[in-house]
Amino acid sequence: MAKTQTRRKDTRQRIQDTALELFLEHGYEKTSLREIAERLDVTKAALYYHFKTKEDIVLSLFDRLGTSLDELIEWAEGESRTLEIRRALLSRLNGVLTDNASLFRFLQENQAALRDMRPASDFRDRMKSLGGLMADPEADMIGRIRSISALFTVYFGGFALTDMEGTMKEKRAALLQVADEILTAAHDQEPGEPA
Amino acid sequence: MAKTQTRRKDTRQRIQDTALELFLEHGYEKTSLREIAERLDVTKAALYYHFKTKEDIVLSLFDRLGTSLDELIEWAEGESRTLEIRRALLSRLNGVLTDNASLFRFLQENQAALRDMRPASDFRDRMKSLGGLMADPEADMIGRIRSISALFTVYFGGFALTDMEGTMKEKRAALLQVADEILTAAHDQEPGEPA
Amino acid sequence: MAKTQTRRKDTRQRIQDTALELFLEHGYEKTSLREIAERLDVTKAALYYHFKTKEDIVLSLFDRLGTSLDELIEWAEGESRTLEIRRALLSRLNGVLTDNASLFRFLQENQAALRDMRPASDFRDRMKSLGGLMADPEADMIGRIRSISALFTVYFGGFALTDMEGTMKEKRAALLQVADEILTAAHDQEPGEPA
Amino acid sequence: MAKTQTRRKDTRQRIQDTALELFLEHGYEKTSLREIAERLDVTKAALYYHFKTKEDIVLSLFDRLGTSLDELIEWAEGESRTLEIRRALLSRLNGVLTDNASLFRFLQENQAALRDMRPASDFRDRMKSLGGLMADPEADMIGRIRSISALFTVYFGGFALTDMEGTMKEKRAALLQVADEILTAAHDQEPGEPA
DNA sequence: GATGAATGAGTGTTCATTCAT
DNA sequence: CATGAATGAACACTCATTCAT
Repeated sequence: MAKTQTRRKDTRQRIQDTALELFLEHGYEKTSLREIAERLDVTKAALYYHFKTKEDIVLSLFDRLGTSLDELIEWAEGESRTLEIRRALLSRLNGVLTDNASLFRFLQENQAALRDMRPASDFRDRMKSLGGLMADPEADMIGRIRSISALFTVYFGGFALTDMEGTMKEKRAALLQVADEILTAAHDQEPGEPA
Repeated sequence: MAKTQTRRKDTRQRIQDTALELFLEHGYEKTSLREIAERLDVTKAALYYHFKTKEDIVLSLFDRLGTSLDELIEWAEGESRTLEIRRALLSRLNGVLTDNASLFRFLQENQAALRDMRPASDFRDRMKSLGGLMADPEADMIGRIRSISALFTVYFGGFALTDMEGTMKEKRAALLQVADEILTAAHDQEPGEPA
Repeated sequence: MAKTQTRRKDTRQRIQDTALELFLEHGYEKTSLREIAERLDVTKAALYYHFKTKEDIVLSLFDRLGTSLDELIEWAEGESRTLEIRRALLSRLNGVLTDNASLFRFLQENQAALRDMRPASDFRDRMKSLGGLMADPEADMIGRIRSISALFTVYFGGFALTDMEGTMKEKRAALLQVADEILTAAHDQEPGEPA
Repeated sequence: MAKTQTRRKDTRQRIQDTALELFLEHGYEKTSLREIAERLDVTKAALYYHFKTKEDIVLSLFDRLGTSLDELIEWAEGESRTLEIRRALLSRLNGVLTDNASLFRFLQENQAALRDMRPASDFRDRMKSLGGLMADPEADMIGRIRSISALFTVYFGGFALTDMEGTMKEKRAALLQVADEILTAAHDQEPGEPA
């Protein structure tokens, strides 16, 4: 006979899931703790047993993601900034984005609300790092913009492709290919000269 | 006879300016009408004389912008979808973005908060229209993604370039050039074949 | 025909009165804003129109009292510290205590709750000043304690006499007389020598 | 065989000590059980193993003190109300106050919070009894106030003398001497006649 | 054009307390 | 002896909004 689980073991995880779910549905500010609690069929006070504040729930959501990005940056910093490496970097970033798609969407759609919270500023720093690692250190403005554009293609592309036909896998692959073209152009041509 | 009104300019306009200012500082949800009123040194009730609701202030902010985008779309729909036209479309879009930079930033940073309001959904529709106008109707997935990528380079580039050296004008021009390259690549190559 | 006063003019004053009333009945911490609002038949939000915080209500209660004590201290500092003056000081203090009896009781009974608030610390400072003004600057320990004892007789006596028979006026006069004796003893005797 | 318990002393006792400590630091109402538990490095639930309620902790603190006061009263009731006895009564009260100084301070600073609890009302009754035992049954109002004043000198003096120079022992002795003077004055003079 | 006074519905948060394990 | 998980009731406070003047 299965446990009639009066006391759940995984409440913390369930709170995180439901919170993200609702944050995506209505936005961070418009999602109240009452709402989260009701959907979980627990009391608000139970949320406070597991998390110190509402903000704390958000912080916890970003814990794993932060680590993934840091590892990516750390890896890239250890490599020389060749075209190959930059391609690989984009590809890996693509992987992280795919794995944490909803978290990125949450971040993207709630920038103002999250601005003063750690995850947001950390994320800005990390994206800046990645931007730096993508760009040829000797590149001119056009060159640097190409790198950023490639990065953005991978990053924001994910949001835009939701209602294009095809599987996510295909679309992600296509994004990566276009980003790759942009980068490659930067190498084939005299820097800064239009084709 | 000149207006004898000592009244400080146009109060309605001042409310709009201050509201946008604060929305950008703290985000839409975290900006209260009390705050707006205090910064303007009027009472909250005065705001209600000029605008029916808080949401109404936002709507009014987007009035002009909506028209600009509609005109742009209307123009593009009247033209054939050649490379020239698409280049021109990007260039004009760039102009609109430059003229309404802070409004776009507000929209971008408060997507979740504005989601259920007219400006946001209208904007989504318009961007979708522009996306459609950019893409060769017979293009394959890669081709369509190239068009979108060019569009995104112009659109999101604006946000990313704030702390790159150079004048805004130079940077905007460079963005446009890169976007142009992406588009052109789509024409120079066998569609879908990497460079 | 009398105004059916839908909008009251004196709400601020009414809030202060009711708040003090309830603070005395149940103590500061156990009195909720809901309770105050209900007794006044207004909403909690109305309280917040008139006072920034719950603490602010308390602060406002002590405004007048603070001034009275400061004036008393200022007066005493301008005089030489003779027996006559000290007697007069006690008498005037007695007056202030009588006029603000309930406020003093509130302070006395809620010391812990008010400890971190301005009125309480200001009050401590003022009582210390009065203590200093009562004591002969050259007095020994016994002498200084006599002065303090006289002060306390007047101060705390008020609380203790509530259920002794006689009118408040008589009792207050008697307190003052005993305080006077204590002070006088300090002058009749060799300082520090028991009678 | 000695107790093998490694358990840190008596947990019940430690709870009492920590509770009183915190009650004095922040006041009764502002001290939460969470705070007490944290300072003791146990869980809140552990407190409930030792005490039925928060109030119960307070009650337990006053257990010993109540007995001491009752013994004092009982002794005094068995004696005739001579000056000698009253002097001795003050002296013994002084002893009890000294031994339980922090408990008295707690009571004094949290009157409103404790008002509806047994210790507070019991304490009021006992002080009233002591007041009665101090006063000459045939004394007039002035006479009775003198007795009370002597009592208060001993009682409240303790709180006021914290920041006077000298050892606590000296100061307590001086307080007692002044209280004695006040009492004696009541005997030397024609009752009710100023010196 | 604008204000002073107020409301109703909500918010995040804290607390003393309970109880199965 | 003690804990982990949870609750129900409350709390101070804020907000967008209304309306008579």
